[in-house]
Amino acid sequence: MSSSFHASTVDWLGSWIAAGQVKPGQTIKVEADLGEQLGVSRTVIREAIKTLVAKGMLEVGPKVGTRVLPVRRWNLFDPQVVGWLSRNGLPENFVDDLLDLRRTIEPMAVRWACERATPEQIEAVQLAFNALERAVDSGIDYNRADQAFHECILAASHNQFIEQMVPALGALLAVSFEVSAADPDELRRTLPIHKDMADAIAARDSTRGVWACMTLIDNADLAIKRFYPKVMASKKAS
Amino acid sequence: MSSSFHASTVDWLGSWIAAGQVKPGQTIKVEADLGEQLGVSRTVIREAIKTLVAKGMLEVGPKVGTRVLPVRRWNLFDPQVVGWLSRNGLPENFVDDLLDLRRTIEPMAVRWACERATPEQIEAVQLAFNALERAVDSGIDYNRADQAFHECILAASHNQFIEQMVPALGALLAVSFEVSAADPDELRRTLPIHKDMADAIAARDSTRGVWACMTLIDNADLAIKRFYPKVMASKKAS
DNA sequence: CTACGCTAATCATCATACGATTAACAGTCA
DNA sequence: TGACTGTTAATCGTATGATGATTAGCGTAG
Repeated sequence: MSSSFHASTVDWLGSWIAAGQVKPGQTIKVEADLGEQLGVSRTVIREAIKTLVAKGMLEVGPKVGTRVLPVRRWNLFDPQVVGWLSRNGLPENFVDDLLDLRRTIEPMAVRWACERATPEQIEAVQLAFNALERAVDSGIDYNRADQAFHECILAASHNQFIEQMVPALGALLAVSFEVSAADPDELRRTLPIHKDMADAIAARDSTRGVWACMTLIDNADLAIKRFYPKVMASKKAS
Repeated sequence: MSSSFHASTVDWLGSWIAAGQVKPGQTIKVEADLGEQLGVSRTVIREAIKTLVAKGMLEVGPKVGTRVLPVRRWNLFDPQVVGWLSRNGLPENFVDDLLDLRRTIEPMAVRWACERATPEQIEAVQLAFNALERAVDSGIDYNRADQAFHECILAASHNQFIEQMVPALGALLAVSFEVSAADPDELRRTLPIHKDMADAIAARDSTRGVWACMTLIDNADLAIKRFYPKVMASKKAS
């Protein structure tokens, strides 16, 4: 229900900017006008702007107004920022960079998970896999279950920086689900590979774990590279 | 000069929290009291708090007050957050995680830099190396020059997520400078390896580049693992 | 053409008031 | 007793209006 005026204003402004309604370098409306437009006081607007400044999306100054910063300056690991970006379909170069990042990070995370996972975390990975297995038919739940599965593996790596990447990598998984949703058998086909990864962690077999991880990434890469431009194009049309 | 009340309040609060003056889970003073203590209005305090909430360090709620979140929730790639943390000496597990991250990220970044660097970026790397060479004797400039050198390599990798890691990896370089400053010959000794890395990028020789990078990391790792506990201990004493 | 100072636009800060939410407590009823 | 429910007070949330501070942009003088 009722999130605060502050929260909704931040959200509105954030996705408005992420959607590219104002280009980097341009300034948004003055505080008073914005407040009037959204039906909230200048106080709320100012606090919302402070929030977005803290996330690197805006920059303010007297006389100059409130300016949108280039995407390079945004905190791309911030969950909200990632959320706003993916809401409108990730920009293509964003997806490419994420693919590279995932290729670098995730196999290493699996290796560390094999070495360092606690018994509870191994159990959690197994449970997450079971959920994934159940979700494979029910369509919409699959994406959530897939993200949860990968998230608990990243958590098992015991590296706080890896954990910070969860939202960003999650956005990539969402894309990868979106593009392979056209072909539901794909999900069933990758299920054994997921299981392999989970079992490898339980067995602390990092070689097998890394192999499974890289196989999954290869699959996703291929699917995304083949279909993503099409998805983007169809989104533009709607 | 005079930065704004907002900026100084954010900075004061941020480093106060990062220094562990209030533990995660505890609440800070109520807005009105904090304002009185710092000699600013409640408006300024509230906007500062909003900034820290946006960075994941705080959580607020009516009646419950303003609570410090566990470090795991902080935006560890945020330049300010990293700054506040390193101001008080990075926690040991933080350094360990950064070492792992660097081992994973930087060699790959060098590889990409070899493949993708523009002529301007290759030039920039060379210039940064020259600056490093000049700074090796002048002590205090060395750290800055070293960070600039590594930063422009990371930038040459053409991956926006890698670029977001610059502040965090920079903090590690600062630590690594701190511990090897006891032994100034070390700096001169690693200079040729830096040069090797720069030249490899110019020659687009990723094998040699990655090798140089890993050698540098090995050196830094060793120095940090040997000396960091001592540095921490001596800081505590002061 | 340059340098300097003016002006107006915009944000920064403050003080105050009242509304909204909710944790904690107290009281009620089975 | 123990669980439920209503009350209350602490704290944040929002609004308003006034005044101060900063500076981009322009106009003017040298």
